[in-house]
Amino acid sequence: MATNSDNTVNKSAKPAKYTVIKQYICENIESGEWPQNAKVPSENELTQKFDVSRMTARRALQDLTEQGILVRSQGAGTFVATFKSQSSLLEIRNISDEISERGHQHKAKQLILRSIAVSEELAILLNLKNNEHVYYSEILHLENDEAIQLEQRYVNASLVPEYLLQDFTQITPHEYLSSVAPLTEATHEIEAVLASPEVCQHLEIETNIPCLQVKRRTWSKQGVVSFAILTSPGNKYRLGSHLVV
Amino acid sequence: MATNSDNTVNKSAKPAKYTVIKQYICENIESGEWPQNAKVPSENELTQKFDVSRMTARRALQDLTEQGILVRSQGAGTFVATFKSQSSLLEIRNISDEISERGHQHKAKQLILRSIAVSEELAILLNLKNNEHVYYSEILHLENDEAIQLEQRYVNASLVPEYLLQDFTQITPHEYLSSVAPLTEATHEIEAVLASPEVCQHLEIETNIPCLQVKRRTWSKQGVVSFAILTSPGNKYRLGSHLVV
DNA sequence: AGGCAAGGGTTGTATATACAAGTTGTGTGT
DNA sequence: ACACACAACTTGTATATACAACCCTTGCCT
Repeated sequence: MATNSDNTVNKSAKPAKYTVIKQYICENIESGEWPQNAKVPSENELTQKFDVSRMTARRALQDLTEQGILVRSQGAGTFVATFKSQSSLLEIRNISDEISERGHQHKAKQLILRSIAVSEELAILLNLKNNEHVYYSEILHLENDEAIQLEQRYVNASLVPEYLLQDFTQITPHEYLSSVAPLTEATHEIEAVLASPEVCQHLEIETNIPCLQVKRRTWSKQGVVSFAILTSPGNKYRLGSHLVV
Repeated sequence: MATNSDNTVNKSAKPAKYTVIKQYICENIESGEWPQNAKVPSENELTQKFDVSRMTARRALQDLTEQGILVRSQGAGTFVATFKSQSSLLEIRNISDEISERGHQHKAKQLILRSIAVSEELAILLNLKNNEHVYYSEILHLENDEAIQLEQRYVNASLVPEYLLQDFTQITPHEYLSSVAPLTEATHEIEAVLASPEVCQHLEIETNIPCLQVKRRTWSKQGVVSFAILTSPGNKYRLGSHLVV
């Protein structure tokens, strides 16, 4: 599982040819070899270099163009886009996917995982009725060993009783919740804040750095499954602080 | 000698075949003929119906899939996406609606409105090709006479020529643009930042206050209509900083 | 009845080819 | 020196074909 970017468990299953080309291009851009506005090899050049048909080379360029990484101009050529004009919309993005999509390594550090007392506020947020329990977890997400997001998550224990038994260094809470209670919708509130000293310490930032704070309630058919507070320092979480919706 | 037969310059230049198929599919979905989760004609069926090659039919389906309108499953077929993944879940809210919804008074102060030179970055953001013009406006939004958001907006002048003549104390740019060029989609980048001194001055805040900055590109059928930077201090724009998606 | 294998249908990947349409640079003629 | 025509190159659209991977139903066998 060296370079297989996809999390699919295909043993050796060779990647599609066009993904190889895409990877080649992305690496050259990331390394700075091809700066912004630089001309990218033409379809014909890629065709020769990788010994594929033009349509295959074309697909690689097309895909990256749709991702906003390249810009194409009929007659002129293909160029590195000057702006992260990420277009991807919708869907609740998983931070680990996001990180691996930009070719980086995602790690998670589980700080806390326990059952907690239910406050009034929580009861409202999670639509609790009786004396249902709530689990609380804190997970620190690392991109190439740099802390980029602190996730504080409250979970309705009656809907997801196994939550306490999970190990969130292997699977993100979001992935786990999706597997046990398919999400039907989510509501977000997004705010710019100065994080608390404790949170800043986890994120290894100064206390005067603005952070993007996303409060997310996720729903399944059974009701509100969890409430999460995601805090990302604006100066670190490069593309992703950039919550692209 | 550009082949001027009696066919005069075909301004109407017949659309590409795959766009015709896309339109056909979209119409059926919009009319409710094909509800959510309904099966869409397979590539082969479209191939026969429109008398095109499979790759052309495929392209139509592929495009709509990338737009989140369809969902494809190898071996099973192509289906109309369910609401969740379809609704570009971030409805573009109008700030004046938001303010009046919480029973407050909205006012707008037009700081700047003029034509500006086109930088390279702008040309890419707005998908400009030739020497099209760009209009620039700055509008300060007030909630009960308190500044809560600075809107800096760049507009593709060739798509919205009348923009310069508007008075944005009476109607917001967003309302105006919606009326002349119905929006089909928008992409957002959201970030937490410290605003520039000039912006802070307009917003009447200290320079160390974290702000929520939304960069929004709005599209109509003609292309990118405008690019806006919306800056709101996190401690003022209570509910609304709260971009609810 | 239950489990399993086979087959047909559907999407995914890939190739080879052709022409259309737009950009850029070269060179010729005036 | 300038304008124009043209060639070379690049991306856009389209077709025809082949095989792989996958889903679902059918039907056979135990």
